[in-house]
Amino acid sequence: MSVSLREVAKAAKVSVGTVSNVLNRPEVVAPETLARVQRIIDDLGFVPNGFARQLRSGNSRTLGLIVPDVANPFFTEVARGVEDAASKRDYAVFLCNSDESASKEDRYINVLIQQQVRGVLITPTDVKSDRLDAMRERGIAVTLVDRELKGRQQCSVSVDDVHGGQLGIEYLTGLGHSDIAWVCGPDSIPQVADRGAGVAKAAKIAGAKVETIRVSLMNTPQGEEAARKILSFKTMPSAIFCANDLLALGVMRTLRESKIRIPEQVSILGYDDIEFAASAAVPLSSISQPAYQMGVTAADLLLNECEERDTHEHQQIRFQPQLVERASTGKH
Amino acid sequence: MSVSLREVAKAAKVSVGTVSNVLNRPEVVAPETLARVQRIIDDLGFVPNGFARQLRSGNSRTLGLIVPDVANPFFTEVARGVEDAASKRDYAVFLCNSDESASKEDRYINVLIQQQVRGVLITPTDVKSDRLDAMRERGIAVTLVDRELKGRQQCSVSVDDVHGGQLGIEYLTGLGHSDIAWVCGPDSIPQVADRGAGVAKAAKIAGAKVETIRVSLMNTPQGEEAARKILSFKTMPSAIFCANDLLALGVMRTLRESKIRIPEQVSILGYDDIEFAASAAVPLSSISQPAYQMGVTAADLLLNECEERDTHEHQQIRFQPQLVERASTGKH
DNA sequence: TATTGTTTATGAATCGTTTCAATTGAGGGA
DNA sequence: TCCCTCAATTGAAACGATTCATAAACAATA
Repeated sequence: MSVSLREVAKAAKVSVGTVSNVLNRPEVVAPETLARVQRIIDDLGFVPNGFARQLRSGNSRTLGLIVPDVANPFFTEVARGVEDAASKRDYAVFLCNSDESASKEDRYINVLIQQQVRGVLITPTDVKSDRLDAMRERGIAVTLVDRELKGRQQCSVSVDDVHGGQLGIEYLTGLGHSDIAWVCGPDSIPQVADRGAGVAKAAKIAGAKVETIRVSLMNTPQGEEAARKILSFKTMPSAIFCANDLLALGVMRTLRESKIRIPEQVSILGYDDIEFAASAAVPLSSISQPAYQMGVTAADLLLNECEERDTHEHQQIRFQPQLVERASTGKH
Repeated sequence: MSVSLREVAKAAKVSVGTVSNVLNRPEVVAPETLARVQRIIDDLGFVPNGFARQLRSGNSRTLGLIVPDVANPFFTEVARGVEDAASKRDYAVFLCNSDESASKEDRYINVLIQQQVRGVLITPTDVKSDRLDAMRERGIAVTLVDRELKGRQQCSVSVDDVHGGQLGIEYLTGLGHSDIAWVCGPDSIPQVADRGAGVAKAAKIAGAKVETIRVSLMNTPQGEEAARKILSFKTMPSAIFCANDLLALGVMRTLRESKIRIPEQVSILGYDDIEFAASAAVPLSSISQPAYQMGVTAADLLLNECEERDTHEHQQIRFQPQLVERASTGKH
């Protein structure tokens, strides 16, 4: 079916070793031999069998990236960063969607081990990390994305989520809001827990009341669900802080259907600052994270670990979130 | 580093062949041997090396999916469909982003060949198909997504783009618009060409004037760019039809910044009906395509071709687009 | 007892590369 | 002419699995 190196060697009347050298160490091959073999390779349309190659050499040029939700623009933005950084260094990226499910995550980790990826970038769905250790034991480098695990010897790129939560509440209380709803997913998601901790901390300092509305997934339909819950309250909060923009867009959609004016009656603050936040019905104020930059940084860290294993030093890089003020939030 | 089958064999005091049988044909192994070997496999944390496995057996359980833009929710929706269908049949998916660039596409095709994927789902950036033929010659099944190539022996899942273009113009002229702007990317993108053909056809029938504004990429910033061009016209069109929703959202954003009222002054119609269309500043009317369903269907076709190569018959499945009416379009 | 069949286990060959020790041959110096 | 170097090339071993022809052990039948 496929042309093998052996066939190329025969056609070029050289040994397999020479063809291999043409591919991997062209400098040791005589120029004219090089040219001749190159031509035959092109003529025959030979593409080396990656499996065989890496079975022998022991390492591939592929990375895995496991995200909890590909449909979330925040993560596609991270993915773009990872991909750009990786392809610059001639690596390809396996993009996997864990869908916030630990079992899907496990399944993909297994696939990636089988595919013998060189390294894995992951936003783990929960704290248990034996799966990650299993990869490391196999010599697969692991870098955490949008997540930091303290006291661990590994690289990570994260954003200060506690600070992000604080930032949001400080901003809202600064606008005069003292009755705030915090819409978020389950606490098992570390980002949610951290942002929630920041929210609680800042609320305590400011003396504001914060009601937590917890939904199962962090997407738009669940945001609509949350909004319906809020609409059923005896007294509506004057501001809603959502743990990500998809939730916020869902909340906004449902509130607007109920003719609630934003921000006059309710302020809405999102998190992530995805591209669509600015195009929303009411342009969404949000806590911004440098998604693309995080992807690039994480990939660079990971590749550094892969390629300079001995001199590599684990780093925890932490970005700071920023408030982006738009029309969905106002004074109370 | 990693535990090999040979080590398992030694620990279990059986031959490598037996361990292999435990993995692949457990029914031929005596129950107690099976149990013993299984336990050792678990104890040692053995995961078979996928490369070696497939080097020998000749086929992997991975697919490739090449999309022109991962940041476009239409394609992430397709990707979700592909992934769900694939994981149901225990395949993993390599998601690749060609970024609308033929060279990146080529590079990824090469990577996928190297990784020896079983099949590839692709939305090719342009018509030249020798790369696709190259894959087929290597025994890699190829299915076209959101794209149909007539007179070719291959599977495809597409939407009737000519009809979609017509549908949009018929709807707009039906609302009384006779001066319409058609905002689109380069004609080298087949979807653009087809939708444009439908637009031209319907405009001719209805006797409407259509001005084409062409941009280089089909994303939000380019939509803003297009809107600036339109704002510089002597006479503004009364309706703008965009070749996808990202363009439409960009157009909408810029027009609103210029205090143009939508749909009173200008109607805007998008294409794809991505999830955010409904949450837009003015909820966006759009031509809807069954993205998730397309992904599922495409993956099923491809896997059918992979697994039943001899009985497989190529199919061209074509979905019909539908108009979704929201607030961004109105009578003229 | 001899023959045949059935079940289970074996281990060498194989897939397509890379690697590396060994070989070849050309050129230079004595 | 002989010896030495050095660059270029060779070819066999190895990577870790699967496959398959064969063997071993035992039971059933003639």
